[in-house]
Amino acid sequence: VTAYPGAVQRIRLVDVAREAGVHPATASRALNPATRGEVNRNTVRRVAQAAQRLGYVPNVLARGLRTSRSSVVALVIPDIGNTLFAGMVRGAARVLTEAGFTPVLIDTNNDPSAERAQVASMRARGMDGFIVATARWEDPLLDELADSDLPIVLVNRQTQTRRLPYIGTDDQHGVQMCVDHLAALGHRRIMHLAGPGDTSTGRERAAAFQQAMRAHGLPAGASSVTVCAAFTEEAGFESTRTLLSGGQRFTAILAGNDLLALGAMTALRQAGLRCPEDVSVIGFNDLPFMDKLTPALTTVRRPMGDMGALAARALLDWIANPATRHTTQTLLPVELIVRGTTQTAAR
Amino acid sequence: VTAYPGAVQRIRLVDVAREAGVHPATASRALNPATRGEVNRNTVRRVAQAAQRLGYVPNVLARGLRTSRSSVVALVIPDIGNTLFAGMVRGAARVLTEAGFTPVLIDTNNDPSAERAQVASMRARGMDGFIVATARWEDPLLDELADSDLPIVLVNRQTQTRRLPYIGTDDQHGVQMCVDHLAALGHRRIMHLAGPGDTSTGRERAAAFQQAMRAHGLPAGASSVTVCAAFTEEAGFESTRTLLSGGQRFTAILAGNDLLALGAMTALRQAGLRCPEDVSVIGFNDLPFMDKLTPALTTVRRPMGDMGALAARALLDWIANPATRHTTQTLLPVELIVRGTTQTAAR
DNA sequence: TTGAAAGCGCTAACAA
DNA sequence: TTGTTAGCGCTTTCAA
Repeated sequence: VTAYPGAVQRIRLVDVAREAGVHPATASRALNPATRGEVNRNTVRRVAQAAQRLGYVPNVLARGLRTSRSSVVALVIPDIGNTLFAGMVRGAARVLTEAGFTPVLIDTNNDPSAERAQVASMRARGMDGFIVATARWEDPLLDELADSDLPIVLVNRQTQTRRLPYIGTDDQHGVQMCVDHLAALGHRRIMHLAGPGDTSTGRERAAAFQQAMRAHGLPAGASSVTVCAAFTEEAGFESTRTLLSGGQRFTAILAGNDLLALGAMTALRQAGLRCPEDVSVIGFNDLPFMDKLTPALTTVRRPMGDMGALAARALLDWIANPATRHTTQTLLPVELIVRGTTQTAAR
Repeated sequence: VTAYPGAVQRIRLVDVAREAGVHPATASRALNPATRGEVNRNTVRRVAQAAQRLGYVPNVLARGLRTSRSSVVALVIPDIGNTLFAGMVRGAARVLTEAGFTPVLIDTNNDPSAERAQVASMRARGMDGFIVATARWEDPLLDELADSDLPIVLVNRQTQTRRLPYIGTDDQHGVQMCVDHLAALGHRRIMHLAGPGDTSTGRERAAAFQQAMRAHGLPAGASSVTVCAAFTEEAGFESTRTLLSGGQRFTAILAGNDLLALGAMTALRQAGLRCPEDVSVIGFNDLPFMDKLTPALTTVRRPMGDMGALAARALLDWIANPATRHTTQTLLPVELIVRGTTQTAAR
């Protein structure tokens, strides 16, 4: 009855207990850091040695069934192919693994309905918590989940209701540095290509842009902000083309992210405008290879790996202390990386 | 219907059975597609309705403990931050999720010892199988695992022993197209920056290079192949600098991957050589943004998403049919993308 | 400090 | 076709 085909493991707690000459319950207590104190020091040592000698690895399924904890955490990502999120996943996975947790990957492909289905299925799998990078500004799913006491940490994107802990970056300061930089170069007519309005990153950068422009006494009306359909190159291209064909006059573009900036640069080139001589461009995120473009992209660097790592720590903290309220909002500092796409304003 | 407060789940199989007026075992059989045939059609319907009404979601841990199957698959990746692997993960995750499997992410950070520890821990978690992108040419861990009958599929990289199923790309053909292309442009002295010798991708592209060169009657001796320490920009930079300072004369570089190519281009620039006027350069993989460089990189495009998806299918096939032998080697076609870094040979 | 016993929720052999 | 029974391997009362 012991050996069933495809057995995951062979050494069980009973085996360790027998080897150490104790009852399985005692072995369990000796091996569990939380209950180790209740066991005689000598016994602990004997059990530990036996476990070591036999190469015992606990069956996490059995433990999970008993404790209703799985030590598994789900990472909900809109698109793992996007290097932005890949860096975040990396940081989170490292911290989780080191803490003995297993990171499960959910790639929602930017589809909210797929997301709902997958999150439900992950709940059934007994996830101990979720790290969510897909938050929308209005997000019914996350509002529901916030009502349960399931540990969830948002990363990169925030919801309007702010009911869950959030790890992001100080984008307002990032945007402000961009506007300061452009203003110092003599730019006055600056356009903002905003990310979509259903993301906090889109909305907050746009708001920060208008605020920073006003602080410089520069025009910050509705006509200076174009909301793009998505955070993609295509959207940046289309929006910029519309701007240009609408006869808008400007000497600089502050894009909501690097991809929008890339699209904008293509549109400018097609319109016969040079970057940075005719129009300066700034991106956001500093994706890999942005320094390799010609001209290299001026952009705001965000510590994606750190964000992921911090989100993982916040989640582990929640899991370890379920009783306390968890709603901390953490913003990491960003850095303006000045490269070749910005220069003194054309007159 | 979906919302169960707090706990991961509350409706158990017993509840469904009671609601349907049958024994739990019968409910189990009725709900399991594999055993449904043994149950009266009417009973099946009653049970299904009860399950639906109660919002029953099976406890996967309990099932896994009993069946020693978890429907979880581990993806072993050297570095999820590398877009190359991100694409692969994406393809695999999609297929696995659609099949009701959960993809767990293991980022080994290119560290074999970390890999061994993590794989062991994943085995304890009862993974149903592994998709491994970290294979080394000589890989004791994988040889061990090949002896167990744990389902494992290799992707992107192969081991020398070829004992496990493998999904890769036809890199030999890719390299041949590169050499053909360069030869047609009049290049005769072509250097190959090979990837590290402990990877199949490094070795096989190097071998293919020498073979293709000979087929063209071009020099293919040891001095025309430089083995780089890693698949990184830095390694490509260093190797190219060494080549140049060693007085090697060449008009083209075929790099083992895009990063090596990027490093090579930096070294050329620093040495006062222009690309492509003085030296043509070709990469491998066609990472995102390689088309945005100036000049844009000529490279070989590999269908990473398809590779991941195919690997997932092969693994699911193995899991579904454990008895049959699984050692299929599948190579997907590649495509030469000619851009700006290659042109007629300088004389 | 240790042992005995129960049971987490499920499935599979066996019996009816 | 359905029910009975017995665990999967672990943790955790409770008792000693």
